Amino acid sequence: MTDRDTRRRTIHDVAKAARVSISTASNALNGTGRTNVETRERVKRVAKDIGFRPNALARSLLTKRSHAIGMLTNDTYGRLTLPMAAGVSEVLVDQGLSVFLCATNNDPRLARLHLEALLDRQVDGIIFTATRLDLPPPVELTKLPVPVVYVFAEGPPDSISFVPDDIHGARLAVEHLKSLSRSRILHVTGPHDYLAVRRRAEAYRESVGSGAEILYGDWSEEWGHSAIDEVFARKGPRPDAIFCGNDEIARGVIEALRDIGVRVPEDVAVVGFDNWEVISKQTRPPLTTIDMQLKELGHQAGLAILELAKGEEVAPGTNRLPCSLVVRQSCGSMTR
Amino acid sequence: MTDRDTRRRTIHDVAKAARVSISTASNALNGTGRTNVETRERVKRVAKDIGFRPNALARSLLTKRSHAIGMLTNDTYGRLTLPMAAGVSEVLVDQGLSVFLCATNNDPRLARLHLEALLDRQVDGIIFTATRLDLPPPVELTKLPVPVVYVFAEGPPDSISFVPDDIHGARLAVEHLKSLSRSRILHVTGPHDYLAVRRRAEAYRESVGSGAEILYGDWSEEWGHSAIDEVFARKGPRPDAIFCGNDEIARGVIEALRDIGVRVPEDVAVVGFDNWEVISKQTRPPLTTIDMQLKELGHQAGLAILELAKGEEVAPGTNRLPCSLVVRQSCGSMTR
DNA sequence: TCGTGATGGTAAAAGGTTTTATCAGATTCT
DNA sequence: AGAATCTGATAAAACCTTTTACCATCACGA
Repeated sequence: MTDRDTRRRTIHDVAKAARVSISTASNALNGTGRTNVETRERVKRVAKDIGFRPNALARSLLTKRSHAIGMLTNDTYGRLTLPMAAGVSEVLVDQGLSVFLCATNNDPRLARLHLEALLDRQVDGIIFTATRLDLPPPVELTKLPVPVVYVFAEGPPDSISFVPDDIHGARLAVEHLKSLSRSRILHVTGPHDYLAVRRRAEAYRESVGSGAEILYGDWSEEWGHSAIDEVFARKGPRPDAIFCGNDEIARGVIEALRDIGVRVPEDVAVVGFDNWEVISKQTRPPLTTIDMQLKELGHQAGLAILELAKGEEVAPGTNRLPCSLVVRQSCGSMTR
Repeated sequence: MTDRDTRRRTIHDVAKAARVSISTASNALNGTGRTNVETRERVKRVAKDIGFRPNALARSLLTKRSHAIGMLTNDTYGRLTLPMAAGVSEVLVDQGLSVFLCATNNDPRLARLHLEALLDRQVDGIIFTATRLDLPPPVELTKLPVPVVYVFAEGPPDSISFVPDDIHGARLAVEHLKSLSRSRILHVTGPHDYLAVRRRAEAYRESVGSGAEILYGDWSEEWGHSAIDEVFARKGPRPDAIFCGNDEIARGVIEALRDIGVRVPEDVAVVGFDNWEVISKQTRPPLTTIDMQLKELGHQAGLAILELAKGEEVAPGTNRLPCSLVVRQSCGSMTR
């Protein structure tokens, strides 16, 4: 019993088994050149029979397209990066593109290391994603020999980026509250130095008009608690609705309200931001919130990089994708 | 002004610029073969000057090592997969290995697609990760031409896998509670059909001895609530400690206890499982919980696949990594 | 009969690197 | 002096595929 050859089958093997030349085998398999239909079928059948799969490395070396892209991410895979990565991968896998995931931890050394590895591997493009819009990448990404797309991050002028439309999201939240006849709407949000915070705050202010009040803090439940404690301790009119900068704050707000005996949604309606389901589905009552459509963001970025990799043009600029309102029970029914 | 060549520099360019043959250039850069120290330095300097970086595709094609591995994951990037992926990537990047991330969504078609792409790319190894231990991979992974390592998943006999030591984790939790003089310890956990649930339950039962009581449910806060409602509604002795199957259940438990006026940790101590910080840090009081060391799991898997990729042996079997206890405030002080 | 055009196939080059075998020259040994 | 050894460098093969240019063969019309 001879030990059978465990080597991967090459196109040589196909050619030999089908009694044709290597070039004919290649042509037949790829449908290029001129091949008789009969030989073409024979070659294909043989290839399948012996389990031939082309070596992607050799192919890429020649065609100068690696069919791989790199995804450079800023954080240790937060809740933001992952849905986006899933979205990217989802649209690319059927096109035969694979994704290198590179977590930089915002460390320039690591970022450079990853970037060089990606370029050495001749990736067809790079997607850079961050956890906030206004941080520069930890490594120089302009003047690269491959196209770059920014997601949840803004690149230099004339670059291609995809970000959620914070203004639209904030407006969505406020309009929803207004449509439920809430008139004294408070905004409890995150740190003022976040661009997204300022954008949302601005949209909120415009939409609410007079009587707008914004409390800046951090992204924690804790801050939601203390904001409520402060607001409900003072004299004067009280809000009948609160638009929160993210779901964690919203959760803190809801709990603080319950602690002081204010009913949600009867007395105060609450809207969150993020639709981070581990939080938004588990608050009592479940949280009505704004979804930034992160996966869709990933889809679009994937499609863009696909076009660019093919050598086609993509219009530069910042694409702001609409958010969506996820209605649960923290605002009461639409029909009250 | 002549438009300068934008092509990537090849070793040909280095050889020409340093006035040596290609082989000498290669030898000098890699420290192989016999080269005069002087020419070696010259070649290296020239290479750096003109910005030469070897084409990884060409190199891999020849050496049959792609320095890339695939990570096949079961879910749409849950909280479990990501820390592990970060751990894997962390130990590999400095070794020059890159990671393809493939989310299969537990869809066999997608899994096969990804797997074939990985093999075509000649990856040096594959890491399979799941979200629970007792689900078979969505695609056949035995008899692959590359080594496979399982993380948070158990492969077939004689495969190499890394999983958290649930028994150790559960024991850690119970021992902690016992050391704080808690004597009536209840276990509120997830669905009985999870292997991990049964393992932890068994360890809990052994450690507690007589008086053990286990309530199975699902993984939600909701279930935590209703478990408490049930237990505290009935007659008889009440628990002075609760060991929860995960942090979400623990959060539900803590809130339910507060709702009915039972103090945590004074009256009842609570321990969670997972150390999912968005929950465990934000409960009131912050949750003492078991950390499964997911990143460390990733580290170990990365190291294992690295060895295997080098062609070295790794002892087969299931490696159970110890968990760690993260003490916060839901059990009271050690020194009470 | 000869040229023309289509058809089906092939040899060889190319892609960028590593590695093996070989070679020329200098040095040492007998 | 001649042989043996050592040193430093190189040509060429190899990895596996795609693609270009070319070569037979055959049919057809002039």
